[in-house]
Amino acid sequence: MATGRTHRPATRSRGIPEATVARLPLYLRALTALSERSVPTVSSEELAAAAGVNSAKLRKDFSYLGSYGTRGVGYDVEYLVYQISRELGLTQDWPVVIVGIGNLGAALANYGGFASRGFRVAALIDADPAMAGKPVAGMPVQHTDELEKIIEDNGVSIGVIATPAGAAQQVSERLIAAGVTSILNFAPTVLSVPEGVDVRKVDLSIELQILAFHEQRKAGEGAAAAAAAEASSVGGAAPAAAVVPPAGRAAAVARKGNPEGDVPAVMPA
Amino acid sequence: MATGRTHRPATRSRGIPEATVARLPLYLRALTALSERSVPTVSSEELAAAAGVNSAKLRKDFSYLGSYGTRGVGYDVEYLVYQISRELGLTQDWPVVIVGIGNLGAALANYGGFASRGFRVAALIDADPAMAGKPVAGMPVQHTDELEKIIEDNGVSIGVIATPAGAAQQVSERLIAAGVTSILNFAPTVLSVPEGVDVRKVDLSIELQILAFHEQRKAGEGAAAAAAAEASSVGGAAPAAAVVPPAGRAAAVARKGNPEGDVPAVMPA
DNA sequence: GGTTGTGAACATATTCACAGCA
DNA sequence: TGCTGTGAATATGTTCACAACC
Repeated sequence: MATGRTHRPATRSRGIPEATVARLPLYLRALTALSERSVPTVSSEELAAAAGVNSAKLRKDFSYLGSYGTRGVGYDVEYLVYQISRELGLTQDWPVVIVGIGNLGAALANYGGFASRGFRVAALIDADPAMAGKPVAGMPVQHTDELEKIIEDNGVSIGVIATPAGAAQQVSERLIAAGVTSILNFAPTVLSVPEGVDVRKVDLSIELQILAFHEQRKAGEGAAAAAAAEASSVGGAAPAAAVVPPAGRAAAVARKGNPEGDVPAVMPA
Repeated sequence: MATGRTHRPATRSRGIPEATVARLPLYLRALTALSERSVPTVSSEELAAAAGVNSAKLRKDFSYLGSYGTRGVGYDVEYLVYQISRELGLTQDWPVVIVGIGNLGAALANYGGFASRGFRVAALIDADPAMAGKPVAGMPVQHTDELEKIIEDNGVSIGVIATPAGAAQQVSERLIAAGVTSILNFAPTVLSVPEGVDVRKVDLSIELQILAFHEQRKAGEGAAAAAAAEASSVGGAAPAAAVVPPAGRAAAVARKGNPEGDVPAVMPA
């Protein structure tokens, strides 16, 4: 997941578990594809496969929404599309603003899936006066000075932040002061926001780091060692990066303990 | 969060819980900032605040890595930076390829945080022959034909897919066949990959939909109704979208049951 | 005194397995 | 017979609260 919630304790929204909410869009996408192929019904098994989850989980998820299936038959595709859309609040459309029209902001503005499903880009906002008026994705970029007015005039409640990290907190404060209550943050910073404001973050480098962690493990496992314990089912000191996969310096430091300094030339700042 | 794992059942990697792994990059970022300000030590309380989590969670997370703190004092910043970097596999650098150099791919190629922390963009690959040779982020785009050669020559094990949805599955297959074992997928599709390959996905529209869900709830709560049960602590039918927030059609359909058709004009396909 | 590290309690999420129904 | 819906079992994650230690 390249995703994550910030603040907001775990409110278990309206009886539907967060984990379920996070999967509803997945189901919706799979159902939409079926709908386009005019498939009338699906079983939990088929739909689960299309969404990349297992069928028990899917059925449990749907059970939180109500009893929308038919035993022995499956789910009516159109009906489910509607129910999930409604549950997600996509039966109305949400104006959003994108703040920070750099490479990423422009990419977001051009992203089709954005507009297609209940969301409408109401404005593109950037702090650079040179950007003002320039068309991006067929829409003129507006200057940050206009931010409050834009939010209010359009009734925007969802803001997307694609600014550099340094600007993000301040932008979020202005958005929130103007009435935004949900933020999708692409800037690599922790935003601190008042209670009642939802923040979700998308962070490239975090995702890559998580992948690197798993890569490292794979490398450590496979190669160069039936040596260390694989027998010790869990818990014992596990093989660190016994062998380095593509090319690079191995880190052969002892784990656990090692209380003394050691601290070798640390990473890129 | 904009993220999510696909496939790979929850392997609880090397004794460190997934949830903890997903937070390590957050801690690392906060620590790096402290390190740059030459702060020598932090308490769990301070660091937790900087990372946007609570201190108990942070201490528990660190306890999986070992005992790297000093009671009554806190954690040595440099030492922790090193330990976490090592744990995440960032003490070596990982060549990555980006496939699909459209708006998003270009944005990723230009993204600084990419290169800065253990990752190196080894190549930009696109299927459009017209793109070939064009410089993006100071690097010539290469044609898809070269994909296998590039992966092998550079020992790439991490691939980033930023192609349209339709191309993603096929690209992932070629990447995997050539030796990639971790994929960061920006295309809005479920990739199906063999066991042993990690996929993480970043999906804009999923994140927005999750935000919309919570927005809808907020709207339904506040306005126009002490009407429905707020007293019924949990479980009972809860207020649906009683009132629509910015502007839009309300969906006043009965929940739970409603076995008969109904299916009104469904969403944008 | 102050802060870590961690068992135990609690909360959430996933999976199993089967009763109930079309 | 086939598939949903769901309790019960299990697994994972979070929080509490305090003993251990500097």
